[in-house]
Amino acid sequence: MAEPSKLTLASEAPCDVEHLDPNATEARRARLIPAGAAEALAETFRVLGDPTRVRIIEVLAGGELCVCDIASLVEISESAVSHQLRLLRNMRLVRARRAGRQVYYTLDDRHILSLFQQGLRHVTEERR
Amino acid sequence: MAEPSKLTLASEAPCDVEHLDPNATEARRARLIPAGAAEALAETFRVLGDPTRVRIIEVLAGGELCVCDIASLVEISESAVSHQLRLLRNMRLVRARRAGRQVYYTLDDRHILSLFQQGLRHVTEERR
DNA sequence: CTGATACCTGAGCATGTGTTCATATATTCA
DNA sequence: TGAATATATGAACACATGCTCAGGTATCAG
Repeated sequence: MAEPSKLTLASEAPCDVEHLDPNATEARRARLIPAGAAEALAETFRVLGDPTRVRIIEVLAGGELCVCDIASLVEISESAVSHQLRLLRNMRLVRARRAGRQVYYTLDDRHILSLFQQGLRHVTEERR
Repeated sequence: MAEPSKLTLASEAPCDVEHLDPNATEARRARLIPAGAAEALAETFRVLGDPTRVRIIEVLAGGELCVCDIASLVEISESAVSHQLRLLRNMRLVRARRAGRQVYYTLDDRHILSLFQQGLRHVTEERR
């Protein structure tokens, strides 16, 4: 059966020319992060890769808020907020608590907040 | 001409019910990160929000590499790598150096690498 | 020059994403 | 119960994204 992909780079043989080090690429192959880790890492960053979600996380960093307050602060429709909150909920980044008619959301992942803060430092530092 | 958006939530008045603190939302409005910062932050994270780019950054973390080596290590076509490298170049995350026929790429942003590493710690820690 | 190698780039395409709109569910109050 | 409020959800749409494919540029060898 034919291969599904034409990527023949499987074993080695990158270019025909000698590189920095003949077997440097081979040595690097061993030091790659485990399979799936790159995907998980990308997925984590992807959550923060949207301005609306960034803002939601930002306002929630100040503490618990109900949906309409989030919508008001982020200046986006409540429906859009609700959709994003579901995404964040499914990824276990926020937690919901019902209190009467409102539902209050809280950050539920200390990792995301520190990533957020470090990213913020870098962004504000860069545009000096 | 009419407003493009029907978002009337401009001033305040989130819900009709009293919140945790009557003027808490108003107080939070002042502490929001500057306009545009959320966008810049999201854009930064968005770059890391793709497995291919994560892998490219990963292999480049080990030092300078030519395009075909990157393609070989990341196991993706050279064309796809080239496209991603252009993106990373435009965002000033990598730098290119021509040496004969090959072009060697290096990481050109200390921020992205530390974000990458912190994200990696969190991901590997989470799936213990 | 010609050919070969290494990389770049535009077009096209399939897939993913974020929003709106309409509607559904849940809770409270009268 | 019925109306009003707060949130959730599905469908649809516009748009972005990442890849492949087919060429294009740049460099070097002969």
